[in-house]
Amino acid sequence: MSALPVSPTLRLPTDARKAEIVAAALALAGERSPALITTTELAKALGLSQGALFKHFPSKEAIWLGVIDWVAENLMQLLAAAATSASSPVQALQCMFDTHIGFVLAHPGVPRIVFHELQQPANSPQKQKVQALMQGYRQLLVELLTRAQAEKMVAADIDTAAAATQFVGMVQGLVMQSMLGGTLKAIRAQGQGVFQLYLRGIRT
Amino acid sequence: MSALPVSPTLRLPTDARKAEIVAAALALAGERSPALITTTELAKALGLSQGALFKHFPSKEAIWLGVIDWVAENLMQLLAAAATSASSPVQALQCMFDTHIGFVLAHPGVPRIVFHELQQPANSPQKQKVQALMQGYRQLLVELLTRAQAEKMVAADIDTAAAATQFVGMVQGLVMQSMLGGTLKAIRAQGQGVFQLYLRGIRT
DNA sequence: ATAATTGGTAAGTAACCTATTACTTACCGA
DNA sequence: TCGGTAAGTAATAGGTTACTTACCAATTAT
Repeated sequence: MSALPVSPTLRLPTDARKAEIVAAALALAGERSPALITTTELAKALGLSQGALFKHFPSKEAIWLGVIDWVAENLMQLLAAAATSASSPVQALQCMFDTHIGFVLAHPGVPRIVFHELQQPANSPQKQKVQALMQGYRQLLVELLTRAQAEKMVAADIDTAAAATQFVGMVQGLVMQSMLGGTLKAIRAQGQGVFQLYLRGIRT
Repeated sequence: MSALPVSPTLRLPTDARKAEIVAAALALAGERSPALITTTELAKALGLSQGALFKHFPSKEAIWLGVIDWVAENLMQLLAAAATSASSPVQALQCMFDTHIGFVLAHPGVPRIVFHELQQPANSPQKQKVQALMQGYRQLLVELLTRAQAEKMVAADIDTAAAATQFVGMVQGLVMQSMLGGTLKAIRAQGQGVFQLYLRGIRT
């Protein structure tokens, strides 16, 4: 008698499988460092053979590029929505802050991947994609800050570029300090106090 | 005829050699990611054979632990000096800020190592050492902020813990955004504007 | 129906990396 | 002076990893 295949490993069209692989990689990055995630582990998480990954991606690096693409698209869309949803520019800033933190909590692999890609040499495609994401982010912020200045809710003598840098840095710093503690959960509680300080710094 | 040894590889007592190895590892981390630095590369940078490293350290991990020790000791000493050198607590904060940024510029491997160790699982010895460093840092900040409140230079209703978190996050965010750009050099120019915003946020 | 293509497996393979081993040579104290 | 130890080398064991190849089954197109 032959052993029945417990799970017959259903075939998927490459687009669907690619999305699955990207999602699994992002999920694994929530636990281990991306540098230590092997193609074997990734395949096992998907219930596939290791070689099957290379039917859909030409290299391991290409998988991580796919993950960055996914993150950039989804995060930017959420951020753009947050920026336009609120009634006042200052409320919109608060909304972007909450959205960013919510995204990181929902996908704890994201900071690990960013830390990992940050190590890459100067103009690797990975780094360029993260750079582009950051530029879009900053632009949203500068627009909101400028509008807030026009509406006299933010002091006119504030350097909007510096204020954007501090905004992004605030989130990044919160994430780093939470990761040091072991869990990202602490970020929500800390976040509110820090954001209030930020507002104090820019308000009229 | 026998080939003369070009550099006869002078012997060093283990303490001196350990210091050399740690310094070389830190220097290499200024260019590549620590995760990709092999014992062979490290040994070559020192003009030693790969196996010689293990006469002084029991494992590769122990070398990175040594690097973290070096960073923690030297940075904390500089920060503590900065905290006490200035005449007013607010000036002391500025001094700590400049010191931290100066340290990172002098040792560009430091952020790479921190990013790398941050990826480690919860209670690895590496992470604990970075945690201890961060705790000492925060304590210095909270003391300064509390003194500044007593001297009415910082608003009494400020949450000093949040202000300390934002201070550290500010530096970490600046470093991340500079590393994204490829060089850390940009950090000096950006730093001033961001620190002024920080002061606005906490001042009376 | 049947041929072509696509997504899957299993078993390599070449490259590499940490750590050890067996051995050598410099240095230092009795 | 000389013996023991500390610091070095070269070679290699042992293990892991990304990627390839040969083959097969399922889907799709003609």
